[in-house]
Amino acid sequence: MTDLVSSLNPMQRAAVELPAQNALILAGAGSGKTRVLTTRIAWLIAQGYASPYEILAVTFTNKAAKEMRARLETMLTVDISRMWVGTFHGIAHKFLRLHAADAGLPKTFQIIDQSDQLSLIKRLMKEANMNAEKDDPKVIQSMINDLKERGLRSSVITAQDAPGTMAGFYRFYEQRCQRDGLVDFAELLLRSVELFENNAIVRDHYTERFRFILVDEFQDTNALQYRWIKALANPREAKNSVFCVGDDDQSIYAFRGARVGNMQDFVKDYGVRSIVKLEQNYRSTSHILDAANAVISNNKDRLGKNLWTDRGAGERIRIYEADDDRQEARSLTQEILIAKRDGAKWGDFAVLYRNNAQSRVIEQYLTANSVPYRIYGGLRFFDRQEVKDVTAYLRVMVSPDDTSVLRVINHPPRGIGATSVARITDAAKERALSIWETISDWNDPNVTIGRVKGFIECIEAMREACAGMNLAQTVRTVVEMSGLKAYYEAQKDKDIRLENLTELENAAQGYYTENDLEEDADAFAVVEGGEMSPIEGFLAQAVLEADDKNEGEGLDVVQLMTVHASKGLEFPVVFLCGLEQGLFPHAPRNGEDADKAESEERRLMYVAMTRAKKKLRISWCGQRHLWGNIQWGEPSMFLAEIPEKDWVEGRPKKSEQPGSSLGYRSSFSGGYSGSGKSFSGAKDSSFRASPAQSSSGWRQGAVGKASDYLKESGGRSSGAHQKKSLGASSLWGLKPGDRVVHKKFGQGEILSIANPESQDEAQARVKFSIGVKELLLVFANLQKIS
DNA sequence: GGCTCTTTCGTTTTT
DNA sequence: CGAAAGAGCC
Repeated sequence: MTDLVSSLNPMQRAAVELPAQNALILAGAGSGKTRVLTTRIAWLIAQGYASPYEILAVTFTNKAAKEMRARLETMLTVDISRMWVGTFHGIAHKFLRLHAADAGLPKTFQIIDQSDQLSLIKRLMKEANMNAEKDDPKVIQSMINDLKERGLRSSVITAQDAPGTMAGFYRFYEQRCQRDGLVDFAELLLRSVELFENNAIVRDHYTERFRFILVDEFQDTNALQYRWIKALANPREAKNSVFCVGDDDQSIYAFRGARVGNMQDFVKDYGVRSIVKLEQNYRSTSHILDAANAVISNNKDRLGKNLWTDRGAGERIRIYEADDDRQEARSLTQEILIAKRDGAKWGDFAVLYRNNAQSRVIEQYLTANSVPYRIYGGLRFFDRQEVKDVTAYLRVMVSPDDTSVLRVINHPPRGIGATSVARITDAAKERALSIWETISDWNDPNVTIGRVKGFIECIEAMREACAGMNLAQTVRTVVEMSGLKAYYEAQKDKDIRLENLTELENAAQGYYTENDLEEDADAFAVVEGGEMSPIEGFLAQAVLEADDKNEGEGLDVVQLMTVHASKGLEFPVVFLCGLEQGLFPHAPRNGEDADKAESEERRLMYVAMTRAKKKLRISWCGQRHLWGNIQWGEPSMFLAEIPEKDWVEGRPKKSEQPGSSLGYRSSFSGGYSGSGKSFSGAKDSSFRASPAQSSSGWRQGAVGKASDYLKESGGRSSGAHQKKSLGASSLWGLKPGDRVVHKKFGQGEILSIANPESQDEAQARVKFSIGVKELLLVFANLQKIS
């Protein structure tokens, strides 16, 4: 199987061919990390060192797990369909399903996601007469999750771990989850750790089985996940080889519990002798890499890595100071349009920003100029109301927990109003029963008994009807019998709702097919091996694999996302926006360790920069619209950390000669005439936030009107040299009040023209029947009509 | 039960 | 400023 490794570089090959021992692979951005991980597995199998049965591969996201499996399938002829490749949570879930009784869980336990957990907490807080004003449910939620991540049960916490009413509430929450068979994300991990720690037979079985454990994105593991690994692979027993791949420089999730320190701990705890560094980068050109290396070198306590490439210097990074966020948006829109005109694809571009709010202005400009784009992250399919409704019904059918019952008891409306529900919950509390138990034995004359009975009968009828049905049929039946279909048909937004319900049926069909269930499989029947009925499996998948983010991944559209969301992706051209002190790096909260926060922000910067393959454009704004005000910003400290040799100032240079054909590359290659490199002075103090400033790094100012702004000529970095000898009227011939025709938007009227004297920046506000659009005249191709 | 008004809050987020 | 959640009203 030499062909498996022959195309690897020496370090990759060294990693893949390590003997069976604990190892840490430091894999830099774009260094072929996934390739090494999958080739390692394939190599172990091909060499006969391991059978697929003996391998456990753990990732963070479902996407990574899927990709790994897909790649393995192309590399190997052995059947790996039963190999354990999955996320921490997915695999923990599998353990718990297989050993529910040993883990102290009911067979039909259900997983709840973050938002389910939050609404449960809110409801329990009401039940415990806690006021949401004094105790923020979100704070309580994160405290509970934090305690679980530290492995602490309510029975063992101290007053310091849980101040005030916290300890009591945590206990209440635990009890209620236990009673209703609910398992939150942290619980999946903690339960399986406890299962292994308390049950030697189960633990030994898996410890001996999984001789090779491989962990991806190790820098993102939290304390509990590390403990989980240790529970499976005890370093003292040394029965397993743990192969961890990660990059401490790309650890950007400390805020949600990730512990980079796990990498050093792993080396120590597992006596790791083999640390392999993958530093050859196959993604970016060297100006980009050198700059990223230089920035990250300002962090302390790194394991130490320096990316290099043999792909040549490439183009310098361009750093652009925009007057404000609108100009930033306009500028990148313009560059995209010009590049597209010159042959680039929409999909070549990614726009990255620190926070989601920044996307708005950018979207406005892209939309106004008909640039197709897609925003990563947003409402996920299984988070949609109508989809949650159906899954709640399915849950009630399988195991009627309070949350699900309360969600659907009067939805669609069946005359069980707030008052009745309050009586029911009160009675349940009084009798210490679940809602379902309470209503199953209901005798309060103040609540219309027929309606409650009707609900129970509806659920029972659905159970009966679905017995013997497969999953997709079951979903369809539930959608109809619950009344959800009729209900949503009557809604004004029925099209999307019904479409989503159909989509859910398709998902059920897909699950059914994917899991190769027999044609006549009953959705309620337990599936051999998985110990889960198709419904339970489907529900678990809905919670654990809710990401439909890869949907539309291959689309040829501009990609907009936060820097966090960009991790692991790459793009030919990257626009990195909003490099202002206080925004990126984000100003630390008070109470937060400022140095730690800065280091994490710098890693985030490193991640952002290393997404770019060929062109990296960084911009910052002197002014930014924030919460209805204008804020003055200063350039991010990270800009001053980029070596002078690797960047150039400026933004897309307009065509010098109107009408000449513009090579994409040549049109942007230079800086601006007469503009010196102002960042060369940034290394001392001039670009750092001044001490007098507020901690956020922002100063507030008066509100300005955008329309005023747009009328100004190009802004300082474009400046005087943009002035053409031709006046506005002779350049475009258009003025406010003119009637024009646009290819897509039809007839319209010019409201105003911004930058009329500029060839490339002249922009018209035009009122079309579909609304007002801002169009760059170079591209809009407006035809004047009389 | 659903609409509208008011209040609140504002970093990043997978499972 | 604008989204979202909660309260209050019909």
